[in-house]
This record gives sequence, C-alpha cells and structure tokens, in this order.
Amino acid sequence: MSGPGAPSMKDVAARAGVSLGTVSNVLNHPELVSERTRRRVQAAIDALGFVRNESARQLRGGGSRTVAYVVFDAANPFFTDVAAGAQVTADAAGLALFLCNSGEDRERQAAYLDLLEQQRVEGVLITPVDPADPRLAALARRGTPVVLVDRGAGDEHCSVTVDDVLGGDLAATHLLDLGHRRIAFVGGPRDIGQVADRITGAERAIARAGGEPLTVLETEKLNIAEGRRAGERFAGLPATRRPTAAFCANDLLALGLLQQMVHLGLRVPEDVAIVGYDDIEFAAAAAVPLTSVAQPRQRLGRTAAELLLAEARGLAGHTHQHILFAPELVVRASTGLRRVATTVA
Amino acid sequence: MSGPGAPSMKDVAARAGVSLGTVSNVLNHPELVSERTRRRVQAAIDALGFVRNESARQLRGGGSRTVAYVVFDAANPFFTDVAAGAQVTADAAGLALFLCNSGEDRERQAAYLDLLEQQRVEGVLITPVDPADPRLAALARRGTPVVLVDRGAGDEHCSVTVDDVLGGDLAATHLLDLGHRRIAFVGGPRDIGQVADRITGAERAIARAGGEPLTVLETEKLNIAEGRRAGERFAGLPATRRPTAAFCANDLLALGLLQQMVHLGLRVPEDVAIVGYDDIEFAAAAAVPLTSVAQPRQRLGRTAAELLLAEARGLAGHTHQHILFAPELVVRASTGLRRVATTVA
DNA sequence: CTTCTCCGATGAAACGTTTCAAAGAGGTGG
DNA sequence: CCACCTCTTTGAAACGTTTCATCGGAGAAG
Repeated sequence: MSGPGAPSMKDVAARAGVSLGTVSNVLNHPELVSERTRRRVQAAIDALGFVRNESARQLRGGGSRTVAYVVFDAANPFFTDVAAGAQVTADAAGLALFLCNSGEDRERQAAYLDLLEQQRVEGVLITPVDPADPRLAALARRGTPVVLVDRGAGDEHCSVTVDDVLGGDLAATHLLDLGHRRIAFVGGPRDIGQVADRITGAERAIARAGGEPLTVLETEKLNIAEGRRAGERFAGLPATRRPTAAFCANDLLALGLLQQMVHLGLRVPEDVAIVGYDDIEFAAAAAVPLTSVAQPRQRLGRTAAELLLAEARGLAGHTHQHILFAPELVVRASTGLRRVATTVA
Repeated sequence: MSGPGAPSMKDVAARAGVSLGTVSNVLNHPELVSERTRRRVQAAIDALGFVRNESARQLRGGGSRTVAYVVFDAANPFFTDVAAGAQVTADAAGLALFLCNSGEDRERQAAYLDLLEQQRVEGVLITPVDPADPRLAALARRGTPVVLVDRGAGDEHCSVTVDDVLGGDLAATHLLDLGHRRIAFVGGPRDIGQVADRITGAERAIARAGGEPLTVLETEKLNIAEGRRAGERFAGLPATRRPTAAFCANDLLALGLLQQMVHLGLRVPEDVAIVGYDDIEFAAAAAVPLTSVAQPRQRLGRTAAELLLAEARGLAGHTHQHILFAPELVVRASTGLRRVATTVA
C-alpha cells in the first residue's frame, strides 16, 4: 500500500468523518483537538495503516530532518567510528543519519551529492575523494551546509581535521629515534590529501634528523589487499636498499603489509618495523600489535556534526570554522625497541 | 539557496521566457524540445543554479530511486562487506543505497524504519535486531518490500541467509576432531538468532561426538571489547573446569578474546584454541591467524538486493523466496594441530 | 435576550513537480 | 485558398501535506 494505493490523510479524514485539516492537527498539534475527535482519527489511522508521506510534508515546508555522511571507504573501521560519533550528535538533535559509501569513486560521490541535494538534506558531512572538487563548493554556495571531515577546506565550508603533517612527523620521528635511517612510506594515491600530508610530515622529520630520503611505495587504494601487495614489492627490494622500517598511510595497509611480511618470513619488528595510522581497534589485535598514529575518531564525527547543525541553524550569520585536532602516537610491538645504530648499512 | 529561497522551475521558466511545462520537458523529455529552446532553458538553469526538488518530483508520482540497508553494527566489517555487495546490485539498477546503523538498538532501528517508510524508499534490506518484530511484517504488508539479510524469515518477506546451525556444527566438529572435549561458546545476547543457531549447531556436533556440554559465556554485544571481557571471565574459570577451546559468535569477539588471552599469558592454540565466525579480512591478519567460519558476504548482499528489486518490480505477482547459503570453515593457526587426547582432563 | 469569548473544526491555498489534452505555428498537398 | 499534418509549446490538473484565516456553537457576562 505504501506503493500506488497507499491511504492518504484524505482517506483517514473520510473514515473518521472529519476534515483534512483536523487529521493534520491530530498529527502535528494534538493539543488543539478534542479528546473524542483525536481518538476517532487515531482509530482511522490505525485501521487504514496510514503512513505520512514525507515528500508531501517536506514539500509543504518542513525540513528533511536528515543528514548524510559520505565516506571514502565504509569498509575502513576508521570511518564507521567517525560515523558513530556523528550519529551521537545527530540523534540528540533528532536527525537521522544516512551513511553513503563513495568507495573512493568520484562518480559515485558525485551521484550521492546530487541526490542528497535534490532531497534537500539538512546537511552533508563528507570525507571527499577530492576536497577541491568544485561540486562541493557549489553545493555549499547553493545553501546546503557541508562540513569536511578529516580533510582541510577553503573558505567554502567548515572542516574538522587532524594534523596529518604532524602525524607523519610523529611516526617518522619515532622510527628515527629507534635508529632507523632508511624508511619506506606505503600509501597512495599521492593526490589524496591525507596521504600527501603524512608524507610531508615524515619527510620533515627525516630532514630534521638527517635520514635517507623516504622510499615511497605508492598504492592504488588504502586497503588490506593493497598492503599485502606493497609487502611483496617491499620484500622484493634488493637487501642493500631495503628500508628497515615502513610507515603506512593507514592501518589497513599496515595490517596487510604485516601479514605479508610474516608470510614471507620477514620478522616484525626485527627485520622491518611498521607504523600504521588511525589506530583502529584491530591495530591492537594484530599479529604483531601495531604501533599507530591515533586520531580522535568519535570526537571527529561528533564535532563535525555539531558544526553542521550550527551552520544549518545559524542560517545567515555563520562563519566557517576549521577545527584541528592533534594526533597521538601509540607505541606497540610492531616497532619494538631501539635498534643498534650499526645495523644500519 | 537550497534552503528557503531555492529557485524553482517556475523561476527557470520565467528567466528563459518559456512555460513551466517546457522546462519540465527539457529535464525529462529533451527530445520533445527544439534545440534552440533547450539551450535557452539550460542556460537559465545554470545561471540560477536550479536543483530539482526531489520531494515534489516524488510526490507527483516518481519513485524514490532509493534503497536502504539497515545494519546491526556498521563497525563490523562483515556488514560493510555485505553492503558493498548490495551496492553493486543497486548501482546497476540505478538506485542509491543508504546505510543505516541501528547499532543493535531496537529503538533506533524502529526510528529508521519509520522514516524510510515515510520517505517511500523502494525497499529495505535489513539485518534486524529482532526478525520477529511485528513492525517488519507490518512494513511489508503495507507495501514496502523488505528483504531480511543473514536472518531467517516467516512468509512476510524474502530472505537471504547462511546456515548458522551448520556453521556452528562445522566449528565445533573441527574442534572435536582436534581432540577438544570441553568447549566454550562466546557470544550473545542469546536471543539474537545468529547466536542461538550457532549454539544449536555446536551442541548438535557435541552431542554427536559425545563431548561435555557447551560452556556458554554470554556477552551483551558482539564486539571486540566484549570479547576482551569474555577473555577475562574465561581465564578466571578454575583450571579444572576451563575449556580448552572457544567458539566465538563472530570474529570481533574472537579477536578480543584472542587479544586478552595473549595479554593474560595464555597461549593460542596450545592453551586455548579459538574459532571465529564470518572470516572478515582482519581474521587472517590477527595476532594468531584466526580459524573462522566463512560466509559469502558480498554474495549475500548482492543476492539480497536482487531479491529486493525483483519484489519491488514484480509488484503483484511475487512469491517470497528464502535463499540459503552454506558456510565454510577456514582453518588457520588459532586452532593449531590435533591435541593429544590425554591432555583432556 | 443580546453580545462577547473561547474552543474546536473547517476549507482553501500553497509547496514544486510531472503529465496530458489542447492550442499554435508552419508547411504540404489538393 | 482551404484542409490537414507535424512539430513545439502551453496551461491546468494532480500528487499529499501543512497552515491559516474563518466559521459555528456553547457558555459566560452584561
């Protein structure tokens, strides 16, 4: 019935012997309706299985009471944790949160954004494939609040990010402190902001400490399978040039890399130290518990949703904010103890 | 502008100097419109930043071109993998897929279902907290196609499931074959169907092989943290009664349990063998690679979405189908080699 | 008995689309 | 010059709500 023949308020009104307006009042302003009438109408609603048509309601002027979070990779627990944070805020505000998975695909992201705009959602949280996509700015300009999550922004929207350059620095500094001089970076594509920034941070630390230039093993995506592939390439490097440590753009890559190292008989951390990024829950449960750069995931989501609400409600007077959190290094077994300096070629 | 003052087709028509109907035709039946007019209208659309109002469109009669998957726990990679499968089918059909996370919370699930029905989505995929929830049957009866994923169903909807009793049997049989006689089950709450079925399967195997009755360590949720807690309880059991193996209701629990075992100095698989369920990607990357009962996750999602489409399109003539897949045991290090029979008390 | 108030219920307008019958324009053939 | 087509464009109706000005009736106050 929710299909073609779904009962409408008109049907309810007819059955209850009242006018359309009264049915509406029962639904939206029950205090204006007499007890007797309200019961009759309610009975009709139940009998017919009436379900309010949200399209009509929204058309007439109600908001959509809906928010969406467009993520980069729903299979990455980092994003579902961020989403859980956003959910808390949305719940409290009485908004429903829809998760949309762009899967690192620009087209799909574009399709989602178009649809969300057409549906007039209250706002969009997004960890974009490409934050410079003009579509995002256009969306915001036309009046849909957009908050970038985990990615910086221009003046077009608010953003909530974690300092990725600092994160890269922390990771590399840690490895350098342990005595590593030849370090690999695993991650890609390089034009993804997070990846670029983490490389920048790592290079900064290396420059400061005087290590060898970063060996970048670029990947096509940021998942476990790519980590395994990178592991093969890593192991294939001539022993004289092979780095003694790997800094991965996220924990999925690190876990894949780790798995492949074990598989190929390289010991972690003795032969290769590994640092991941995000500190997802699985990092601690890994074959060798993973040293990782932790981000305040839930907090990220919560804060982003708060900014979104502020913008959606602030209507006119609203200035975009950029909130920056600091990452923290969590040291575990995958980087082990200090290396003896002489083991470095 | 997408807010209050968003330009409508009327504005576009005025600016282009044509009628409303013509603008609509440009959008929906461009072949009916002369080249010259079409260009003028398109120019007006671009100039005004017009975005079609989906509510009005849908109200007038178009469908919503939207499908939702309500999951039990978005943080569990099992569900995001299922979702990825559903996404494939949805994409091919030109439908957008929204992910809704009920987080094992009945109220939130109910809120999502209400909203989705009001929005007149084309259909709902759901892994319900409680498949017997009358709300689900009501939803289907009122005309919104509902397909249960990973959970059985009455005659009210289609379903796509994996044989959980068989899965439990496979897991327990494996452990029994290895010589274990005292086996623990970790998982809960017990009124969740998957949990109950997996217990049933395990008990069936034990009865057949003549092991001791299953020791059930019931958990409140099915996540890593609960697995760790269960690990403490497990380790706290008097050595004489402590099981030599644990079968976990899912991989998250198994990973948490494993982590806690390692933490408390119990060796896996020597002191405790562990079997997980779902075979998520992280299972293979665990501290001790996890033996697990694999389910065809992507396939599950793809098939479910196909059934949903079939029902949504089949309109009248549609009979509900129940598709059952078989799980497969994947053996890894966490269960190790055959035990010497005499080590059992 | 009349006038005022107050409460509850009413009906029409409006939201932004899509569709469809009908009108207009321009050309062709008789 | 008229009748007839074809190709475009038009205008109105309809979708299901919410809102708001209005109306009727029942008491209360005068």
